[in-house]
Amino acid sequence: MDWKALAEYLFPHVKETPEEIENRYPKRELAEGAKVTRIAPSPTGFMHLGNLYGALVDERLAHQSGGVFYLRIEDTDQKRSVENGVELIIEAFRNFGLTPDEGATLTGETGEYGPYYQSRRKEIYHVFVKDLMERGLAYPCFCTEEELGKMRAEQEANKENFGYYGKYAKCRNLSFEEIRQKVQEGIPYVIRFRSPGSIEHKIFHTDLVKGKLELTENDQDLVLLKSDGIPTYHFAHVIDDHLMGTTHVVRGEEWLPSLPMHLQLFQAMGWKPPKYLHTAQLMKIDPETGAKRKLSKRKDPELALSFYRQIGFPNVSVLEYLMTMLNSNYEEWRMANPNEPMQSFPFNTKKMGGSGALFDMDKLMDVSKNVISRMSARQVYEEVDSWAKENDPEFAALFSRDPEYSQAILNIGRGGKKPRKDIGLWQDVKPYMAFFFDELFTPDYSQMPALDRQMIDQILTDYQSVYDPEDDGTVWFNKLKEMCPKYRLCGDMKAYKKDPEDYAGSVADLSMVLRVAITGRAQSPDLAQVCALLGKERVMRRLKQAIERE
RNA sequence: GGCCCGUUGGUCAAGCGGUUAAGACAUCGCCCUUUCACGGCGGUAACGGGAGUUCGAUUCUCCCACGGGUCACCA
Repeated sequence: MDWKALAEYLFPHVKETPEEIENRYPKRELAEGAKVTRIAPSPTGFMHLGNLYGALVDERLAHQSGGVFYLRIEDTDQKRSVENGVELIIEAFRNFGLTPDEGATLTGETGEYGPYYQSRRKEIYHVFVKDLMERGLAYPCFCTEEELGKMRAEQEANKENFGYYGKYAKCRNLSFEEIRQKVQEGIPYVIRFRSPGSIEHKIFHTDLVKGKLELTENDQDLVLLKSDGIPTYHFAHVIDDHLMGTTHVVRGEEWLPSLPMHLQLFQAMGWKPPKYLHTAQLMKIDPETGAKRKLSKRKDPELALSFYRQIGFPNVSVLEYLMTMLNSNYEEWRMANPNEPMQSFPFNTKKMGGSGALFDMDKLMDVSKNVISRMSARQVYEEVDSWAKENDPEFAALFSRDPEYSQAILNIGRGGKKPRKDIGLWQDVKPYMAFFFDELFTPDYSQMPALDRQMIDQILTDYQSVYDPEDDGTVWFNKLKEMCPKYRLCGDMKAYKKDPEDYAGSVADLSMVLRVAITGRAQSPDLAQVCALLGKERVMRRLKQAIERE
């Protein structure tokens, strides 16, 4: 077989040589140890937690080492591509502060190693395919989907390995004449790699996450170019990551089975493969079957990044949670460095776990409450404001009507050593502070303590003449204590607990009466501060309103 | 079915031949406390099974079981 002639016959339009292409992609000039990583998503319409998980590793690896973090769009599958897919990708990463240094952008691309869209690199792939073919390492395959299906059924029946290899690789040894004939008949074909491997051989490889691996050599004649001339992921990965100078490839462990294939391709090309980090999968318990399984795009809406945004998790919370999964010592570091930016954490691939982790919403919530408790009232205000504008415009209007008022509310119990942790989601803010707004004040008087109605009303009446908005917390509470004897309530909790029978109740009941009247519910932040914010007029009105209750 | 990865409490996880087997979340109890939210203290709770190597295995090797992934002209 004259491979050179065949290559020329099938790729007459390819004039460039591999050397010429390589010269267009010079070695990057980076400091020793600098890592080049990339995120290479497909524009399928939405970004999910898995993308972010990997991207976080990519970004940290690159920027922690003074390297480059770039974005390449893997749009080789036009069937699954979505109109504004690229914008969604770029926006999602930007929201999370993972901005690539080069690659695809909203307006085009930046960087010297492009094009960064695989769909724009067709000519490049063809040069290398032609080269492989000239060396007898690639050949056209005319098998139809139907034939392949039949083959698979036969393999299943014979309990043989599936796939296109050995004796099943029917097109492997077609003669030039046969090929020419089929091409002239207009039969579509793909270009396959002629695998020199055998499953009798083992290969050894060290993965940065999984460690030492013993894998079976690849013997599959994988498709390099689809019938439309566009490369498969496998081929594009090898060509692109070589030319673009990627030093570290971070991807999910579902890619592990195709690693031998990729390694074989790198070898055939005469290139040094990058380091690989095959990250563990994010899992969940399937609510229907009760089984642990990989998080799925289709079945699990909580996987979409937009889901977290919608219910109002701060991006930082999601990032911090992912980081705790990525590096288990992150939590420890965070406790020791509560105010450091996440970027100061010494991220280490050695600390990455090798097994799949269940996604834990409770844990995320806890992380988020801590994240938010560390923010200033002003920060929280701004985040809530922008979240609410998008997701709850009605509340947004109330919330932003008086920014100082809202911030003062958010400031209750904020800061200090033991800050309140009421908010984990921006969604939580509305129920938390609703009673501060007359429009949302829907009192539940059934929460009143078990005292006589008459007594409760008396307390509410009396308090109106006692209340002074100028009182500070201590004075405020002392006044409540002083009121107690009149109703046979005990002003001293310790004394009350000793002999509860001697009293009708305690100052706790009295303050609960006021709390329910003023906030409309049994739980609230510090009542004195609440009253101070509500203002005298509103407090008085609510006290009266409570007396008039049904 | 073949190939591959994994298996420490409910969850995430330290551990890398000798430990009372960390810590976090969740859960339970107590304390603090005018409610709640914090905070403090404490409890329940784990090395999948079997061989082997070793004076000694959670840690090393093998087998099995279970879980997961993968076997496309999708990535």
